[in-house]
Amino acid sequence: MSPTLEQVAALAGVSRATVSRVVNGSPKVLPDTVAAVERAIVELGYVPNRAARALVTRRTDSVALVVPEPDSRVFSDPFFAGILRGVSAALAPTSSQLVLLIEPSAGDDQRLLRYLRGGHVDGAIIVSHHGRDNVLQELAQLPLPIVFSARPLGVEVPVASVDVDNVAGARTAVEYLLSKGRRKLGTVAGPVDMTAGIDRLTGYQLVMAEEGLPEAVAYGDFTADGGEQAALKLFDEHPDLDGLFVANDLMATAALRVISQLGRRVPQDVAVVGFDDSVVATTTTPKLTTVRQPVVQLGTRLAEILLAKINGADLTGPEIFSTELIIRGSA
Amino acid sequence: MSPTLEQVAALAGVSRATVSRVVNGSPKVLPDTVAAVERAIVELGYVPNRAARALVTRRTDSVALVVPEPDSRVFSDPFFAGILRGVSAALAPTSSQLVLLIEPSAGDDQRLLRYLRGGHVDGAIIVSHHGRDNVLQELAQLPLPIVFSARPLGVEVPVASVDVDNVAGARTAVEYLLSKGRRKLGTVAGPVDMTAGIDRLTGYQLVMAEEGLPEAVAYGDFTADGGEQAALKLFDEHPDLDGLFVANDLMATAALRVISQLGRRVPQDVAVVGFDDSVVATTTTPKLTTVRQPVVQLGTRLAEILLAKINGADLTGPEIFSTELIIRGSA
DNA sequence: TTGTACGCGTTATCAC
DNA sequence: GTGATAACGCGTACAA
Repeated sequence: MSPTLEQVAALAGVSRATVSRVVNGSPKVLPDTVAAVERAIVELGYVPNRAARALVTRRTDSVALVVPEPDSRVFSDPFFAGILRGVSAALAPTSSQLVLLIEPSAGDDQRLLRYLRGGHVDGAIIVSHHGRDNVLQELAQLPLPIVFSARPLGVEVPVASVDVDNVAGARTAVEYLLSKGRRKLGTVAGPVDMTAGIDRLTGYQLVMAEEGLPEAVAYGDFTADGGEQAALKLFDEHPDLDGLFVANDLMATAALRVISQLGRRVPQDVAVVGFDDSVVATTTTPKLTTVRQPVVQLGTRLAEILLAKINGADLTGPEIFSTELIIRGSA
Repeated sequence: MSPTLEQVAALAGVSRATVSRVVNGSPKVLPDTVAAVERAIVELGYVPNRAARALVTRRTDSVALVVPEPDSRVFSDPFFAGILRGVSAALAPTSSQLVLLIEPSAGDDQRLLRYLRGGHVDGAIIVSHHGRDNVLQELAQLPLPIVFSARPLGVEVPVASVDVDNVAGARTAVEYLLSKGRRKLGTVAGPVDMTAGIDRLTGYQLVMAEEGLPEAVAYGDFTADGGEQAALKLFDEHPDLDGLFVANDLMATAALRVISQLGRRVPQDVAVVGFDDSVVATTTTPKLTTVRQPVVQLGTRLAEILLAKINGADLTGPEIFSTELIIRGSA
């Protein structure tokens, strides 16, 4: 069994209370006493009992990363991986641990909400891309510090969130295509129940409207297969496209294949720009020109905001990061 | 503040002890009493306090997923994503939560070990691909239920582990190339400090030896860049290769590009087989023929074994899963 | 500055 | 079958 405060106190020749003060860095302990206690701590290999501490402080020193979608796609998503890295990096110097909460099956919302309400964690980061989930609204109203990655669709109450400027990112992509002299621009958009899908389409539409150019849109679901269907449909309806903005890299790889099967060359005949700058962006021929989002940074900020809220800060509203166009071979 | 056992007991007109029995499903409670208590629980929205419970039971109802490598690559690795899905699926019906432990920077081993020794979790799953880490040995000897994903290199004590049969998987790939009439086979191997790197190379070497064929090996580091270097070196030294086994998909995508830049066609001139069946396998042209490993299943089994060990089972030794060849366009 | 004593919410061991 | 009651390890008023 691991040693307790009591044993450390006995060895150091002081009381439990004093040891506790040393452990928690109280300023009013004599240097000599501190030294003695610390020696005892090292000698015994003392580690505070988290449960006992949590019981009295009502802090668990752990935060949750919630993925309220049974949709397994989230994991293979490089976005999620980046968020994870950022969050864990920000938490590292802290005493807080990261608890992963994944909704195993659709409709198991209550279990999740109960857990969060049960005081098992000090706060939660919600990583959800799909809107319309009525869970989001409930999550937002929990009496618990919460931060959303991406502004949650359909949630009316003010919440703290961190996101990338998808509209601006899409604009950059489309404007880049224009700068290359392309005028017949189409887009493979994402699902309209995700902010990323909506906003990136909006960015495209805004530029097209400003330029007085006609739109050409097909919808995919952010998967390779969906992207393929959408690209086929798009080129079927608009065979003369000379530029294409695809709402994410995975669909863009499919578009590349479709274009080549149609006997057209990238980027000579059709220039293609993706979004994400994920691993797949460099596995294609030619490599993808794409819009990079600072995912790790997003995760870091998410954790920082949450920790601040846990410590009483009153932060609400979105915090927006900008994107960067990464130019490779496809456009 | 959330309600306590005491309050539930008061409302139900019974004692704390009885409520506790109901909550924990003790068989010896009168049905009527159970009903009354359950009603009170629902009415109050009672949720057991984890800290208080952990304090007395000495069980935390949480297990750790440990990534003892500051190497950020792990996250973008589809392998990790699959493991995560499997583990969390297996944990879902349980009361156990998943705590993610990531070593923020090299050499911070002590912090990790202290945490694990501190009784904050009931057990741990170690996801480590690199060997040579002296942490692994220490982890293996912790007085805590532990399971390794992949047999830990350099660890002498017997441990529980779950892995895929990398040697057999590589054999399948190479034998498939042979069955296609290819005889000049090369391989882009992974790093020799990872079991996956070593074993996949071994599989290739075994088949070549059996067939009395000469080896052609170049080493990469499982990244696209590393794969490119290795492929260039390999074709420089062996320009006449007609078949290539690459130890992972990411490097295989780079090999595809190199081969095409060399003016040779895939699969007509050079047939290529990868390993992993990750997302990138379908983003290339042609799509990759590759060896799929059941990552989700691996994760599930990892969690199952850990839970069994926590409950007292004495499981040690490796558990091996088999792979499957997925035939696409590259071979 | 340090020690004493109580309470945090549960589970477990007794009696009844 | 059910109810007292003693731990579990720690933080913190309060007293000294």
